[in-house]
Amino acid sequence: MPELPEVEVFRREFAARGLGKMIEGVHLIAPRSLRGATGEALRAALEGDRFAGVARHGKILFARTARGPTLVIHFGMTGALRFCAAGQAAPKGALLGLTFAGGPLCAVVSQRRLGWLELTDDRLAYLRERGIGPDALSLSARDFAERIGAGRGSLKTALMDQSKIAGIGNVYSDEILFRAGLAPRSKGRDLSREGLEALHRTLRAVLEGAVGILASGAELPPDWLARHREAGAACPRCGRPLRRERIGGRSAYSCPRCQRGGAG
DNA sequence: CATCCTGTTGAGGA
DNA sequence: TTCCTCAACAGGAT
Repeated sequence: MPELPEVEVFRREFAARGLGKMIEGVHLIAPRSLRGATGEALRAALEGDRFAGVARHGKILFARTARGPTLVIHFGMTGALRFCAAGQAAPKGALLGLTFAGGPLCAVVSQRRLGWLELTDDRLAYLRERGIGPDALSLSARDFAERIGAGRGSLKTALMDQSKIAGIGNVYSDEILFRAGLAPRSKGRDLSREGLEALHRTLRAVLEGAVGILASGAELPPDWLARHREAGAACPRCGRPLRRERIGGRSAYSCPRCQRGGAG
């Protein structure tokens, strides 16, 4: 379930366990998941080098080698980063397995193979070329208001638009709007300046809170909407039935009673 | 057997 | 221009 908080946890684990060690083996298990490069090029870019840094932008992970090339990882809907003991077989659904000298096996897993891998020499150029917006946690309140405040479409869709803000998906967009008390179909341009500032604060609180919780190894608490995304579930705040509706082709969960803001 | 799904992309239309 | 829906991508859960 990788949105910004999950990918940030992957980044931290990669930073702790994947940096500075010689990359001994590069096993491209799902060749079709590598875009714009051949398996040989991937091996040439990584093997024998070491990772010198790892960055996250939105839901994308960038692992930079000391020599320069950067491995770009998109996790798709069900992807994850897994570190296994050396010598262990790559987990089921692995796209790529990396073995480090004297260290663990790092596997990029995407069970439904909706994740993918790329190589780039320039992370910022990569983001620019693809039109990815600023990361949700490095966005100023002013920038947030400019990008969201004029929107004529639903707030939920706007929050999930990676060209506006990078990192938020279906689950956390619902969570942010729930915490903000805004209906998912309400529109950015119907919010006041204060409303936009409050929504931005809520966005930060939800994402930073989730990172802290997930990084500690815990799951999101039961008073989060994310724990109740299923038919017949009750609102964790007021106990009334949650609403499920289709917005932008995705299932949106909300509480009709607690989320009456935004004229939605 | 049918339906649903946390992401992304492109087509087509209002 | 902007925004919407749909289909496709693949495989597993229900």
